[in-house]
Amino acid sequence: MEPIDPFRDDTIWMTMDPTAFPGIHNNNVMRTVDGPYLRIVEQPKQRGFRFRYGCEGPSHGGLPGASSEKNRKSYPQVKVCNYQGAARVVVQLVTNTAEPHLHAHSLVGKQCDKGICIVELLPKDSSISFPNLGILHVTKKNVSKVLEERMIEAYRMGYNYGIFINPEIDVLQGEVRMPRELTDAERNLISSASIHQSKEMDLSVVRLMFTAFLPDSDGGFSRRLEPVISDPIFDSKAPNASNLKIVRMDRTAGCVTGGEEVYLLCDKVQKDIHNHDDINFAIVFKTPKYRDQNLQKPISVFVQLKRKSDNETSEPKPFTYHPQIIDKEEVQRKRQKTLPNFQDYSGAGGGAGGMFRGGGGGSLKFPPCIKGHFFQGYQTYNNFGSGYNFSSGVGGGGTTIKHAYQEPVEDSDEDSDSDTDDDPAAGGVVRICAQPEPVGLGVESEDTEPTENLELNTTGCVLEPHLAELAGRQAQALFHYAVSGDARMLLAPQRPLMTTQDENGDTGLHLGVIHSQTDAVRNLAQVISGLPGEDIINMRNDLYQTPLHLAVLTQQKEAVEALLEADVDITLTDRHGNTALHLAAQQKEDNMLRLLLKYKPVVQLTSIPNTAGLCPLHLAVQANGLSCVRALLDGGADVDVQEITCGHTALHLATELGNLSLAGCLLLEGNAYVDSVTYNGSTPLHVAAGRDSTKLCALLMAAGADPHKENFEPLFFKEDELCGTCEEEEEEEDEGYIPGTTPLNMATSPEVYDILNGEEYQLTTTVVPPQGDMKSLSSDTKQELCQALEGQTGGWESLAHALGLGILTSAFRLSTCPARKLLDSYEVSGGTVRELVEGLKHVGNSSAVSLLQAMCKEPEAVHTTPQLTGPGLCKSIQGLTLGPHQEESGICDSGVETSF
DNA sequence: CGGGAACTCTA
DNA sequence: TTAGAGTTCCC
Repeated sequence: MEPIDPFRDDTIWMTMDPTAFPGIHNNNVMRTVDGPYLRIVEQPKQRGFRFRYGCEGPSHGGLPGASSEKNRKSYPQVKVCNYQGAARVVVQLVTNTAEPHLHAHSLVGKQCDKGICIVELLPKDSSISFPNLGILHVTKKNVSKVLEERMIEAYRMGYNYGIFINPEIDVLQGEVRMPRELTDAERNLISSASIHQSKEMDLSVVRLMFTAFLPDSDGGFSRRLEPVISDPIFDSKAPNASNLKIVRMDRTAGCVTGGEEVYLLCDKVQKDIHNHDDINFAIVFKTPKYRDQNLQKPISVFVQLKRKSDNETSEPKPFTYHPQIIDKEEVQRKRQKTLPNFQDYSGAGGGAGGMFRGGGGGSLKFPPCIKGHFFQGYQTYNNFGSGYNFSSGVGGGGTTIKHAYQEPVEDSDEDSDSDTDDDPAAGGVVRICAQPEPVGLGVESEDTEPTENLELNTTGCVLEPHLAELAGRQAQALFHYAVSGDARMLLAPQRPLMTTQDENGDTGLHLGVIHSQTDAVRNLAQVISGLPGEDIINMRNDLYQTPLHLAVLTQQKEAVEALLEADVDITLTDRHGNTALHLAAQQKEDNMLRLLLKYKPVVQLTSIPNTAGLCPLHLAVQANGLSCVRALLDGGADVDVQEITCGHTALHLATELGNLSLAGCLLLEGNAYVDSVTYNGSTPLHVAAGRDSTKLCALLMAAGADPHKENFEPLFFKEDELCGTCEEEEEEEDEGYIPGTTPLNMATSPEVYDILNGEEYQLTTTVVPPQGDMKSLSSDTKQELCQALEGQTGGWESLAHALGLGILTSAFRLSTCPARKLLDSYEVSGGTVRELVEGLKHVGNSSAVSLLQAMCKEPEAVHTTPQLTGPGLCKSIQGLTLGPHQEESGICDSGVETSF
């Protein structure tokens, strides 16, 4: 016995549930492998092949193999295993049904006749490929006629094994030496079978059935092997040939109030373009209002594409509706709330802990109110209705409940959709989801009935009022315990109480944090972390906030520490997908961030995106938090991490925001990769050039950015009718090659253009006139000053400190002439001779002092143009020139050339 | 080959 | 009757 070949298609299928894979027929069961058997070596390509009508004539190319490629074509192929010798292989088209039937379509091509293909396998070969199979599409009115002929022929020739015609016919599957003649009874059976089967036949899909016949002792091919059936082949011309698939959504969460635009990128697996089996469609729609505007906690729903014609649906993608409350306000509100009197409720028992809120478990009334339009390439389609419906359902109790959906709205022209899309609630397009009325609930099974009843409750909430109050009081009672005494002693046995949540889902621990009761928090955290079982310390409130989130939001260092010590789960996210680290990254101060980052495991969170696709570093950049950016970089965050939606790095974002200091910080301190690319192939320099920012361009160029880097935006269109004049430029390009756009292409102003061409950016002349008068010193004087400084041990270093440039000493030290470097930096930073003299006096370098006083008689006279630079630039350049914490130094000017 | 016009069917 | 979906045919 040979070992079983794990790659045999039929051995693998053994483990599958055939009902779960409708395309797989139970023929494909494992068989013993010691005799000869037929095996499909290469499956046919399932999509992208078009069935042809007779009137279209022959020669439209053969059915390709699954792995066929443009330059390396392959074809369906079968192999007779465990056998050497001649064989005959018969290929028939069968239906894609559990019980395969003969298909009315015909196989056409080289060795095809009467709709089937018969090939002789030469004794020297063991496998055989079918390079020229066409599928002839029977016309609808001929289906039963053709099918009947096909059945008769199959029966005559003994090729009716494995295809189900009629039980009485099917038993007559013997080996056939000579074509069988049919009795009238048999003809009648076949006739009615063909009429019956033709009614059910799906003309847009077929499978290939291969049957091999080995020669018997008389040389006739009568030893039939078990047939094998291929994967289904879908007619690419059939209107429903496309796969519905949501490839990407630009957002996966939104507010219950709806009206937020969502872009869906959809696969349409139908055509074969450049070896990719897909075309991307974009569908834009606005989220409908959720039926319950008072939603208390996030609820998960699903987005899916649904095609009206055949009810085909895509895989559902999750989407989260969250309540419309702002965190800060919420905390504020809770703080203001008066606390109940503990004594009143202390005896209220603790049995009923847990979640009372049950609205989320039910099904969803998702108003059928989607409208939108398609893009494909540059065309806009408004015939939303002709293609897809948008639908949604929600998982509840293990079943997905789908809804009946309103007919899609169709716009009369593409300009009108802005009016109609705008405000669902206000006139015009009212049918966009204004009604709380559930429409056509497709609730099928009886077990959803209780949920149904609950849903009739207009608040969507199954919480019984008095129970809610009770729960709230328990949580607060616990909080009181914790505040007023040593919770460790009191609370250990009170486990149910600990899990109790108030009407906002807050536990006692949440409340402790909200009310800044650090000791209570510490006590509770200690108790709770000591308890086995339930994860009380990580319990989320209705906003999905853990106590840690609240502690970070309210900037309570001690509470955060206490919680971290109690080993909370730092990976938990709030309803926006933010971990506590994300929240800390958005704060003005970096202390929360640094505190969190001290805990090693937290560092891993730095590359986790929230639901908006942003990592902590991106959030810090967006919040213009230089100190937070530094904290993250110091903490080991990946400076080049990309956000999810477009692939921007922090440097892209900083550039986009025009934030020179952040960009400088990322480059200089974070050592960010200057030419990182977005999904679009754009570098930060593309962004800077696009927004016409001289400073950012100069910065990025100085950091080594490539001004010739092409992104994926075509620079022009080939048949450019819009612009007849600009063709000659790229005339000599290769056929079909369209270059991408470079930063240089994007430059609009001459300044930016020059900078990108490598011209020095003259900060001092164009933007930052020197404040100081160091320029008045001759180079000889400077030279002598340097010598005076070098002569004194530690001279220049002390001076650097005296001049507020101490932070740069280590950088200067790298230079061959640190003193010179110091003086240069001091000059460009706007230092004055007078202050230099003061500094020299301070460090006691009398020779240098006298030197300066001798050489420079009238320091006051040389006053420079005091057109001060804007504070933004000033600050940004600081970011470039100096290391962290230079804010204190008060230095404020350029020095760009020293930094790169 | 693939696009699409023309024709047919059906709700 | 008609629009849209599906089918067939033409280039």
